[in-house]
Amino acid sequence: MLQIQKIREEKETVINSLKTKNFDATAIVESIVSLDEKKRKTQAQNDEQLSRINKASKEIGMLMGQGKKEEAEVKKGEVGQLKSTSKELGAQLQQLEKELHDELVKLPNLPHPSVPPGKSEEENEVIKTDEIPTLSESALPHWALTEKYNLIDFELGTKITGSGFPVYRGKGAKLQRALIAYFLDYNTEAGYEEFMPPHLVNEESAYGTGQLPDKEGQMYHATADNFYLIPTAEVPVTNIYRGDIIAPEKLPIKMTAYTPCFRREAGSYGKDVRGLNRLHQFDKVEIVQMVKADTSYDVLDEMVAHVEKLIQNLELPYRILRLCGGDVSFASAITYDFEVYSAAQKRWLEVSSVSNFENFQTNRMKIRTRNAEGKTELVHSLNGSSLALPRILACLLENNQTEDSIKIPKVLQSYFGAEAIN
RNA sequence: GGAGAAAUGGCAGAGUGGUCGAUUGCACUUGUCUUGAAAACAAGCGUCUGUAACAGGACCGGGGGUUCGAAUCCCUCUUUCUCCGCCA
Repeated sequence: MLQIQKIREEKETVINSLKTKNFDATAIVESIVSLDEKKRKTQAQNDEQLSRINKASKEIGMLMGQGKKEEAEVKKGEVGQLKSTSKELGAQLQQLEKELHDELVKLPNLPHPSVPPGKSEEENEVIKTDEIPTLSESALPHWALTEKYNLIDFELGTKITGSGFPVYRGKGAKLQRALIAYFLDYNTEAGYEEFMPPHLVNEESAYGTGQLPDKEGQMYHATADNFYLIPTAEVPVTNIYRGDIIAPEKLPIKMTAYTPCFRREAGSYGKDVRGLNRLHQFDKVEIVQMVKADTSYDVLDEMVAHVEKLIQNLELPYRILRLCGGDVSFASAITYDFEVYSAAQKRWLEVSSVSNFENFQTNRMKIRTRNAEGKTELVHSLNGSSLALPRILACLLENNQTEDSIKIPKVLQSYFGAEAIN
């Protein structure tokens, strides 16, 4: 959520900036500015009424104390009028606040100036890329390999739950565990604190990171208790500090968590979703940081480098994209995507997204710290995947396949307990 | 699941209808003293909103109600604790 003060003071900047996200904010901004003005005016009027009531009430108290009952009764009568006016103004104010808020949450975060314009993912800017590796003609896609080596049973998952819920088994299950353990160790060594958060969150948390109200349909909803299954660890982890004022010396706060992620992905079918490409339940290790506002872009660079090194350690061919305005998510100011190359499918697969949300999330969640003068100010939040497992697994299987085995990258061997799957 | 108790500022802990936004202690900040530190003493010390700045307004777990006036009374929800039951 953008700060009302910013919209009020820099109306044109907001509108122009959002053009990069192909978002015409003119009408919403106009409506916000006028609602805000009305709201403040109404509040001033109401405050005036309340002030008089408070004053009169104190006087009544004093009169009663002095035993001047008659005079007190007269005062009471006066307050009645003030009260009905105030009640009306209060109702108006509440309505205006709701309308203002409803408009405010419609505005996406402003893109960073370096975000290139563009309509779709076609126009994302490739800022770094490895050579595309080629495999022999007989190379198999991962869904054939998982079957060949008995690593994942997709049909069994369909039987137990439904499509998009794979069952990892044997070495497939162990490799999954190895990847999670390695990713977490890699992150904690870099100073991230490891968390194991709940996998279901309440409405307030889902709202805090922006999944609600607009992305309701993408989450599984446990209606009996009104809980949502998390689509990413970002939701519970970012909410850890919801509403807090963080002591400046505690910043930056670096957190990492492994969780399964649940996504309904309504309406996705076809070859794009085959095998591990898109699932309803998948595993991911996430990194989240809360930082002082003026350091967030340095931290973003640091996080990008952190994820890059991790992918390098896995010896997978990758590229880094700077997302164009049309592809940057609602809440993000800037996003770098990491993609690894699936040699058998001959396509790039997204495995990580590293974003700076600046104060967009923290304004909504009221996560603050204190500046040098002791005044509260919003912190910046950033997050990134390190990493999403299924597509890493897919590439790892495909790119490392030989005639009769799959080689395990060095860094994973001690976690996996073998040098190859065969 | 049943019975009972509780929820107040960073923490502890007063406050049961009228200058209570809230006594006090600890913690914290600044100053005095000291070569420096500690101790002692003095002052300050919640959040949000609002204003050019004052003023003003809201907030004592959340929501609602009674009243001229509520931290204090009533209703409701949530959470925590104790006891019982069940249980990985």
